[in-house]
Amino acid sequence: MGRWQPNARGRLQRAALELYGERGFEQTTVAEIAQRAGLTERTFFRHFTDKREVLFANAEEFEGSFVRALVAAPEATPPIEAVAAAAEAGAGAIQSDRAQARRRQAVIAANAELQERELTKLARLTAALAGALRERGVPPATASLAAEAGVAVFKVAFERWIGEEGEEDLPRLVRQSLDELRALAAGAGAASPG
Amino acid sequence: MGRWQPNARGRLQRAALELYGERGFEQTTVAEIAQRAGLTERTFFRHFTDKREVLFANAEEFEGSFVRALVAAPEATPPIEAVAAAAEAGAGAIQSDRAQARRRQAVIAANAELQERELTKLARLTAALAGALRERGVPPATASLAAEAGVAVFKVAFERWIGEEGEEDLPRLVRQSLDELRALAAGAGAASPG
DNA sequence: ACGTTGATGACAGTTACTGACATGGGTCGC
DNA sequence: GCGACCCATGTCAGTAACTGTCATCAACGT
Repeated sequence: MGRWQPNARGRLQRAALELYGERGFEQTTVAEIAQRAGLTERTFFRHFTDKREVLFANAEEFEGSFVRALVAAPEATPPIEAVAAAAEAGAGAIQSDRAQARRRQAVIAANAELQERELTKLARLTAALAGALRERGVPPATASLAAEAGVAVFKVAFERWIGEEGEEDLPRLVRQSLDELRALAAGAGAASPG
Repeated sequence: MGRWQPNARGRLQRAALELYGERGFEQTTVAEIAQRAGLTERTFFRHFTDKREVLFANAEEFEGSFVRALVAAPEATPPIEAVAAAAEAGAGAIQSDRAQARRRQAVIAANAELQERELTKLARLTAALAGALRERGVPPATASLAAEAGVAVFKVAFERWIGEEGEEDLPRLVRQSLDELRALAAGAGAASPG
C-alpha cells in the first residue's frame, strides 16, 4: 500500500464539485475542499492553479476531441462544414451523461467567476480551432470567423440540451443550430410585424 | 476648494493604466495605484469592484452605443443586418483614438486575468444584443446566434484595426468581416489543394 | 543497503478584498 | 449665518487565495 491514498487529484475534484454545489463557490474555502479530500490546502494548489480550475480539469480533453475531428475532416471540406463536424464530435464526447453536465453547469451558472473561467476555456477552444483551420490553408480572418461560428453554434445547442427535458441528441441539436446560423447569414429572420 | 482633489475615479484609472503598462498587471499592487492617485487602497475598492475592473470602466458606455444602434434599426431589418449596424456603431464610438486602444490592448494581451475579464465584457455585450433582438420578436436561439455573429465580426475587425498600420476605418473593416462571414456560411472557403 | 525521486505536509509571507467606524468639508433648511 | 445632516474618503482589523521554502518518507533502481 502506498504512502498516500490514490487519486488525490480526482478526490479534490469530487470534493470541490460537491462543496460548490452544497454551499456555493464563494462560501467554500480551499482548506475545506482539501480537508474533505483528506489533503492539505497546499496540495490543492499543486494540482490546480487556482480555486476555479478544479472544475475545468477535463477541458483539454474536450478541446482535443473537437480539434481532432476538425483535423480529420477531408481537405476539400469547406471551413464551416469542418467546424460543424468538430462541434458534432465535441457534442458526442459530452452527451454520455447529461445529469453530470447539468450539475456542473448549475454550479457555474451560480457564480460570475466560474462563468469567467468558462469563457476562457471556450476562447482557448476557439483559438485552437482557428489554428487548425489555418494549418489547412484557410486565411487567418476567415479561420477566426469560422471558429467563432462553430463555438457559437455549439453553445446554443448546449444550452438547449441542458435546458430541455425531451431532446437528448446533442449532435443533432448542433446540426440544427448550424442550419439556423446559415439561414441567418443568408438574411433570413426579419422580425414579424407586431 | 474642495476637501479632496477632483475626479478620484479618473485619477485611479489613469494611475492603473500607467502602472500596468510600466511594470505589468501582476507586479502592480492596488496600494501602489492608490498612492500614485493620491488616495488609499480602500478608496480604490470603493470605485472599482476589483483590480481588473479599473481597465474596463467604459465598457458600459461602449455596450450602450452598440445596443442603441440595434434598437434604432428599422423593424424590418433582418437580424444579421441589425447586429451589423450595431457593430458599425460600436466601431465608430472607438475609432477616435487608435493609439489609446493600442496601449490598452497591449496591457490586456500581456495578462491572462485581464483577457478573462475582457471576455466577460464581450459576453455581456452579446447577451445585451441578444436581448434586444428578442425584444424585436426574434426567436431566442436565433437571437443568440446573431448576437454571437455580430460580436465575432467586431472582434475580427478590431484585431485587424489594432494590428495593421494603414487602415484606419474600423466600421469599414467591420462591414468587410461581415461579408467574409456571409461567404463562409454560404459554404465558401474550401482550402486550396496544396 | 543506500542514494534518489516525487508526492505530500508544515509554515511563513504577500496581497486582494471586506466590514466597521471615524473624520470633516459641503450643503441645505431655517 | 448656524446647526444638522451628507457623503467621499481615511483608518484599521480581518479573511482567504495563492506562493516560496524546506522537511518527510515510502518506493524504486542499482
